[in-house]
Amino acid sequence: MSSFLATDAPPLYVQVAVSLPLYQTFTYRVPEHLREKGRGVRGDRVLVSFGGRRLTGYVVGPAPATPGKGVPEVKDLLEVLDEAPVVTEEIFRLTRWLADYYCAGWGEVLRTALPALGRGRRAPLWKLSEAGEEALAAGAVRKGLRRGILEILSEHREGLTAGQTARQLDGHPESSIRPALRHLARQGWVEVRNLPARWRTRPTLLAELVQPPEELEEEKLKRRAPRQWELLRLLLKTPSLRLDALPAGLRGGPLRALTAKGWVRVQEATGAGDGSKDRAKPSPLRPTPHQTQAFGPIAESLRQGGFQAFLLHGVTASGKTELYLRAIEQVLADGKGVIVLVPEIALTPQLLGRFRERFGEQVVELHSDLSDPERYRGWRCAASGEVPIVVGARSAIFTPVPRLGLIVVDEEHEPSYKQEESPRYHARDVALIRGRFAGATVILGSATPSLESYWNGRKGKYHYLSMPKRVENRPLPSVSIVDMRKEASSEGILSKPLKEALEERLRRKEQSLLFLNRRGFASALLCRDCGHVAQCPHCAVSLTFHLQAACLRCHYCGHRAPGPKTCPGCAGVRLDRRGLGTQRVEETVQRLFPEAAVGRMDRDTTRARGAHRRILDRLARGEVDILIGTQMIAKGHDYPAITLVGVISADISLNMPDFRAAERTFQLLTQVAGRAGRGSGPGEVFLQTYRPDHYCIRFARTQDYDGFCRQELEFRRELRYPPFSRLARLRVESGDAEMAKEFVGRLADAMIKILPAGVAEVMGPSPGVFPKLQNRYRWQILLKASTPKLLLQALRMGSELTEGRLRPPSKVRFGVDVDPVELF
DNA sequence: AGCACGCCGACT
DNA sequence: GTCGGCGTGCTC
Repeated sequence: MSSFLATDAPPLYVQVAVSLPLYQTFTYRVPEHLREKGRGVRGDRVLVSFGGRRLTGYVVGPAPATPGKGVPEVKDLLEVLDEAPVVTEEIFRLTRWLADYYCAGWGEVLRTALPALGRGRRAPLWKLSEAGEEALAAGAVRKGLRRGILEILSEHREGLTAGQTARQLDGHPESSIRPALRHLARQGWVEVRNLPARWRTRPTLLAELVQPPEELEEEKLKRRAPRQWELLRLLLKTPSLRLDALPAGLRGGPLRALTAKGWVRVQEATGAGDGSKDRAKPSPLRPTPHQTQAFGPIAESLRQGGFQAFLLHGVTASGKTELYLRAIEQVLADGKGVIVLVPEIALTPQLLGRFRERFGEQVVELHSDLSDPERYRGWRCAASGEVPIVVGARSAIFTPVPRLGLIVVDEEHEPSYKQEESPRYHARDVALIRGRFAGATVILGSATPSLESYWNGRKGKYHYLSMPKRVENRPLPSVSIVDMRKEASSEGILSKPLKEALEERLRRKEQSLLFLNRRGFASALLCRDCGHVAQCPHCAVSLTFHLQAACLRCHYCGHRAPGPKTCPGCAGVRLDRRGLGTQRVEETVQRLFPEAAVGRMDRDTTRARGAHRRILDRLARGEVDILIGTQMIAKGHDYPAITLVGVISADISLNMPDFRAAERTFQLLTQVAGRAGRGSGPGEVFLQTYRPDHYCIRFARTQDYDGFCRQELEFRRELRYPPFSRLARLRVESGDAEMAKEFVGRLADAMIKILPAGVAEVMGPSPGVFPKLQNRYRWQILLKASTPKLLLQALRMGSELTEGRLRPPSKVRFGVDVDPVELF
């Protein structure tokens, strides 16, 4: 439009960060046809030829008019991949920071920050070339499909997609057209043009309530088709909803069913407003005094604008969500946007439901099992400011929401906020940085904050807000500890008290949950008589039993001890490293209670799409008496009929070879306990353990989070673990055992040699907890520094080694994990 | 991360 | 005599 008035002429050369773990940018030329259109500018996602391959890159800025001296040949950008630049200034700054902090390539970080293009790309356009014209005129192809294609293309000089070509050539499926087109392209008779992905490929569709069903029908639906009922309920509240704003599970079958019954119709949105007559609804409930008290400072911060961080410590059912909703209302009223992070969106349907209920189509959901085009569209809606609220997992923190006013990190302590592949960022920490950059308020919410956040709250780095009471003054469940050392022959599964409690629930027709954190593995050595667990004398973490060498090893410092035959504590011989699984629990429970309806929920039973939901629906309908499960059952569901929770073994997570084992266990226990008695009656919790005297268990009994934290902080301070230090993990992995060991040894030696005193401490090398996993041998070195700055300094010195003299051999994989969460 | 170039061992 | 191992360096 006004391109010849532009003060910044589109650059001839640009710097491009490619999506590889590289720590530099590369210069490319912007070809004329792109420059004319003002494309190939900072923020554009582009296709480039790099080292003989085609890669995605990101234009990060202009390059000097004369490319550097050592550059052999500057190549052209091949394509611009989106219709408009996708990286905003804010995201540039954030990703740059992230790349530096987490030792990752900028391009690699940008790749994770942006939605995948996937099939959101427009179909390539096929055009007749000059050579093709000549060939056609010369009659080089006399008949057949190829001739037909050339003829069609000569009639459509502007080019056609494969699909359009197929439609022109009736009777030929697209699948046979494609290879023919590719063949013609190889001949040079046809040219391909890839077009950038479009902002929006389809019109916005609205689901509209035509006429509500009669009461009788409603009742029927409620019982027979809960999903249809759920959708109907949404529409009764908001008569016109965008399809892309509906929860994924309701968009298909349920919607079709309601349409078929004539209650609902689907229509294209007209105009820009697309039916957004629906505005935020006022808060329905009277806030509790604690809510009011906690909300005050948040509201003040939102009014002021600018960065402030809050740690909202609220026990389960204290009404944290309500507080988020109120904060969001205020932000929306100011015309600003919001990002809400949730650990795993699939596990938080209820939270999501409440957001939808309150904000309807002003919410876009960005979770991992959206298809690429769906996610791209959602991202666009948020990026354009059309939809001001983003609710999503980890990577949603990178959504370029304009005028960001608030970031909520729900369940702040959840380890799933840490990405376990490069770039290994922690979404909660990125959220804080983003809040700082954007001048936004950040709320970290949890019933059991991470020790790091708790400490930051105590130090005053965050505003600490506490909501210690459940809404409607519901009582906390009563927790009893079962000392498994005294439970003689129970196979270590069901103790007598727990068994009796289960019987009682069955009699009273109430529901029970049995929880077992199966992710544990039987590698710590536990004495079944006295509960003693071998600890590392240097690191105060459980020693890991290595079967092959029959020895105990510390997974942090590499300390090694022979595997004892008898317990060092009580000289008992019942040293146990046997594993338990949910499956075995299910078997046992079913055997003991043949008449009970037993369900199981873990990774194995929820693999199928929607299985997770089906199990919970069955539970909600009362079709399950006893539900057995892992972590999954501990989260976010509110089922009043559950009055008993049994923790089969609190020890599995407690005995993890990790300094956070106690913290994790406490969080887990608190969370599971919270599942009991969310209705009227008080819940009952039984907690089975061989270590009833452990402070974690003791504080879990009284649900005393502060008490636990005080004790835990003392321990962390003594051993200089986070939050009193910063850690980084250097991971070494190889299919070749010798190579891995040799390399990690040399690296550790070199690190010790080059690190000046007082910068960082080198711990290890130590073998992975599984010394051999999937035929890969794993080792690691831990770096411990007192400040992030020193840690980074140590890492920079380390990468100088690994990029220079100490490059890992090609068969060895090497990577850095800053602020590690999982230490295996 | 890939891919090419380049220098030392066991095979047609 | 070659094929092929993987160390090393580079990719605009």
